[in-house]
Amino acid sequence: MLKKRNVMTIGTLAKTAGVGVETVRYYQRRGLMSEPEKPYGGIRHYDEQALARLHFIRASQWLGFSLDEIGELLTLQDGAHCDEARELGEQKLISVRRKISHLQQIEQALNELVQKCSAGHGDVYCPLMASLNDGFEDATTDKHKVR
Amino acid sequence: MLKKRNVMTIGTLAKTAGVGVETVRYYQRRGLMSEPEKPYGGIRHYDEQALARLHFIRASQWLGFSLDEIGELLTLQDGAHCDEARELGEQKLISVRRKISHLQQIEQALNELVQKCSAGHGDVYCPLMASLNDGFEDATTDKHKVR
DNA sequence: ATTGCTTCCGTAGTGAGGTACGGGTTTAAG
DNA sequence: CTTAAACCCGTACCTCACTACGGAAGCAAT
Repeated sequence: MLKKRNVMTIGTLAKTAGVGVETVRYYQRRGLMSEPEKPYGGIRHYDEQALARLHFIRASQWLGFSLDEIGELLTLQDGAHCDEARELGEQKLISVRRKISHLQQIEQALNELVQKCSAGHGDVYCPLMASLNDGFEDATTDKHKVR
Repeated sequence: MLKKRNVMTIGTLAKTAGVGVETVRYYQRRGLMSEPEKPYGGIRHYDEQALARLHFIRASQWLGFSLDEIGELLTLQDGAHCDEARELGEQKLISVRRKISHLQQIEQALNELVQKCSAGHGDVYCPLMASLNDGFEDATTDKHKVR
């Protein structure tokens, strides 16, 4: 695994960043990473800039950004587009908070149902099943798409 | 729209339950709903049992169950399989709680970054971008798959 | 020189939960 | 009787982020 001055093959790069080779190639196709020109008949080499780019992508993904959004973020990298970046961050924060409160509603409802099932009952019926059969009129009355 | 004694066509059924016709047919293909035999040369009719089934599915989906899991739940509908149902509910509750705490970590990290950006800075650099460029060493050090 | 692991490249498949299409019947209304 | 809407059916397509496949060619070690 020769690694002269941080010059890597795609395999080494991928392993170092903890992603698959195919994933790197996929990011290239998506335009998230540039493909280095190949040196006369063969194998491309990557430096730590490429590695940093991968870290950027994974970090952004961890925060919930989609690959399209990450592409947008990347255009803001050079220069002082802090306002735009912050705006994207705020949007994402809003959507994360929405997801959290949605899940908290579910958590509450599910917890109630499970509790009711755990409390001894006549074994003739199941409170959880009964609620589901009733279309779950409970707790949350909002009709909205599941997806 | 003749509706003699709650007998519906697939279109009426779908509209009543708030789903698409194609969705009903998809659930049939998935085995979540039975297809009523068609009366000599044509159009099937559905009763409120079918409607209840759709409500069951949507309610379960709202609670975070996948269609496969819903299939499993449906096998527990008849009889006193309350223990199994509760078990599934508990598993789902655990996964919902995991998702919540994951999102809360994200919420916190994102909030910090956005705050830092909002606090006036020299405009020479963007704290949010800087963090992403560093691969976001911050807040959460756990390396795990994003998907 | 041969084995055996990478790399290169394009294309196709995965999973979840649907949605859309196209071509053929039926049925309800006018 | 004709037309428009609704139904039947199979198959293909969608999103998202990958993952796999297959064949050719390179490169490192034995």
